[in-house]
Amino acid sequence: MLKYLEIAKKIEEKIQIENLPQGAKLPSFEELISTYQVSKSTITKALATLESKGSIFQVRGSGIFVRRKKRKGYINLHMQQGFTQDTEGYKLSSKLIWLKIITPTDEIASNLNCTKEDEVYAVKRIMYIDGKILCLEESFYKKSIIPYLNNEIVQDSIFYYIETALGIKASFSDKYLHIQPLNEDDAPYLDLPSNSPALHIDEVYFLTTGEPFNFSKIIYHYTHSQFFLQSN
Amino acid sequence: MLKYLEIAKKIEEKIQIENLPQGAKLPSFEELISTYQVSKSTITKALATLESKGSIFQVRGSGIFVRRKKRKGYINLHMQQGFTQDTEGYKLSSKLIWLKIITPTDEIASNLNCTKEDEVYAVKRIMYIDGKILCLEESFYKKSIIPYLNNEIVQDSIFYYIETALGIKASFSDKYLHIQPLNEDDAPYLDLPSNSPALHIDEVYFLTTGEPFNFSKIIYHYTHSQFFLQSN
DNA sequence: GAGTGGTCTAGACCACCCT
DNA sequence: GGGTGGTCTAGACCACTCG
Repeated sequence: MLKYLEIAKKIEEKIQIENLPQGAKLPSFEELISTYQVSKSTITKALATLESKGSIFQVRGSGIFVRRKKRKGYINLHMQQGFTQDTEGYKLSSKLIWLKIITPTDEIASNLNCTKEDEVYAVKRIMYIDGKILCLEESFYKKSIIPYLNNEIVQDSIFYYIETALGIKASFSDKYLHIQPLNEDDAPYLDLPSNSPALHIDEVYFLTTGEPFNFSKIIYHYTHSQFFLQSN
Repeated sequence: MLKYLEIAKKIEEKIQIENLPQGAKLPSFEELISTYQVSKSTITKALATLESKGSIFQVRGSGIFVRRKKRKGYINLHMQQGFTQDTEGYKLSSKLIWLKIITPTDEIASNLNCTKEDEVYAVKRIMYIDGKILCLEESFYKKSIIPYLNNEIVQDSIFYYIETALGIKASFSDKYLHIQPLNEDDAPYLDLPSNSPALHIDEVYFLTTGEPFNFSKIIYHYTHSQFFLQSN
């Protein structure tokens, strides 16, 4: 494992284990260098990683400090799709509505940057968080990249399967948010009256090569979902 | 100005001016080093900056490539509050509803991490984007940090005033999103029927020292606002 | 195997905070 | 002025892609 990630992980664990509060001062660069026996740049990189994750903040001339999220029960908007990460103590599960192979609509073809002749896997699922309905997800995977899916795989985390079984990793993503009342088709899936408010998120995931392989349209249950986002 | 920011800016301008498409290949490290006459680490840092902004993506063993946002008319969720940045060609303006000094409610005190004896400026505004109602904003500033505000300042970008006149810069922020139907009090301000769907964002802005100085409750007009977010 | 990005080092020097 | 984080360098070596 890379040194800087190793160190980042250790510092994060220290914060977790010692339950350090917001604003707690962490060891200085010099101390970290001698603790971990690495160069200053490696420490710099480890801390930059933690800073961009929102775990710490650095103040020039002063020190390195713990940054904590104030509110509980909010879903990190940066979190990768699916339920790979249940770090926050959520229990995520899903119910499959259907899985099929289709030829893409214009919308899908445009987002996956493919032609209407390419085949795509289409998955529709209801996702649950701690047993409550979280969202309705319609997700499309390029078959040329993800050659095989079945009901069993799709019941669990699709991204986990893709990464472990296929060795394919999402490298970056675009997310588009808008608000819209629930229509009559979708409302029953979320067990809400139609015209309830709903957050719609379109997501596109890309390979390291910049090729999109997944496009998802997700509709969130408005009373069971809330989100947070930390910026620098 | 810092070298790595200078270089990042130049590369971004090059993308803009030459209107390079998604996936266009940029010069290699070696070329960039000789073009800008700096060390490899400086190039690395410049590119890391651009990558985290979503302007490029890097592929090991292959090259550096342009990343473009596909959809237009979406507001960057990472964008700092207010209308400091109208880079995307939006025209932003505001109408003041009131400006006053208050003692904080529990909610405000908790988010600003202050006591109920501390005074805060409270500003309520309607924000417009290209002449259409964008959102209703209620914003609270610690008077101990922002000692003076008046109607004129508040009509424009408050953050711009704070930065230029006071030399105070926001260093990081927390944002909390949830969906809720509009209540009867807020609906008229957005010129929408009550119970319309609405995105509510609570924002807290921090100084470099980690002290919060601003807390805002923002309610977005659901047909006039949509957002995007790029992750890595 | 050539080309290209990523990690890591050791050390110089700068910018800022605090007392 | 002492302590602390931030920038920058020159160079070694590693990991990945692609023809």
